[in-house]
Amino acid sequence: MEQEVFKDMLRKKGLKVTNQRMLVLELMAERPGEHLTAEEIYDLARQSCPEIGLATIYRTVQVLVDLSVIDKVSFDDGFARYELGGFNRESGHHHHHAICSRCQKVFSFKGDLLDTLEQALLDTEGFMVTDHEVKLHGYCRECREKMEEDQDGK
Amino acid sequence: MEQEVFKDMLRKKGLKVTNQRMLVLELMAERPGEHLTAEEIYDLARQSCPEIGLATIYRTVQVLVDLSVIDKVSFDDGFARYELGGFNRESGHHHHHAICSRCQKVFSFKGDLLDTLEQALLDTEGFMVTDHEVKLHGYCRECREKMEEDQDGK
DNA sequence: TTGCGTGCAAATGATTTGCAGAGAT
DNA sequence: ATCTCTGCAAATCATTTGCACGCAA
Repeated sequence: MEQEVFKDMLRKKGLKVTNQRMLVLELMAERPGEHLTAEEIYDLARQSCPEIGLATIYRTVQVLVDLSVIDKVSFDDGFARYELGGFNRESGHHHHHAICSRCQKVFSFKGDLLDTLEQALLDTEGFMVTDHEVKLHGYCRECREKMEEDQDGK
Repeated sequence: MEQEVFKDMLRKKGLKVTNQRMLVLELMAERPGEHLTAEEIYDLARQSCPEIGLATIYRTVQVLVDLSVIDKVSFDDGFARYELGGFNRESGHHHHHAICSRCQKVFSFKGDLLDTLEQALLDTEGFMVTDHEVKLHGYCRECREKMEEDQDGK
């Protein structure tokens, strides 16, 4: 059970197992692939724990990030966002995001296609890559279809 | 002369050519490859124009970004940063950044190695990429050497 | 018990905005 | 003359922090 693993991670770091921490973990675990803001997590958390404070959410996601349970990502809309396990144990890298410029929807996908680039960087510059972060901007299928319709409509 | 091109770009958009706008352009043009915060640009600008306001800097960089003269980038340290022409007219893409986790220095380089990835995304998901943003995290040569020394020292 | 964790409210700090005067066309 | 731009100060707003109490160990 995931919960026990998490409890051990907390204890191993000398941190306490609290209802709030378990609740936020649960919320995130129920929503793989989603990119939630602190405020969104706060709203979800209040449904089962109305007295929880926003500051606790901020402090808890920081703990979860430190434990590598969730990742902090930004799509430059003014909010930090958090997502479950973007980190792939096999590749040792985080997955990528494609953001639609029209509907702002985010598509996640894995990709080890930077390996050659990273090897070249080590060879030529001596820079050793430990992690990467890729954001693609463009238009998703749905929006491209809508944009064509708008074009035809004229 | 670059200056005239810029003036035409402003006029074409119905914007006015002001000393402040020319000054900020000049500062950025003198520093290719640097990633300046608004505050840093402000400090540089005040050297030749002490009465300039920080708000003007923010408004001016926005204009420059809109004209694609500079790019806004973030290295997640709490500041937006601006750099001259990260956009490559040939590839139609922005260049990439490698950030050292130890000294925070930023290394820029071009790379069209995402082309296959982007083609695959279009084929499988229907997502058409218009631009990409790649941030690599790791350790630069200098820091790696220092880290080895520290290791040896023990 | 002994602190760490929490909730609340206040503080922070980068960025934005309202407004009246200055400057560009 | 007209209307945008600028400088200043105040506002904004996500995130952080101080503090007293509550709860995990």
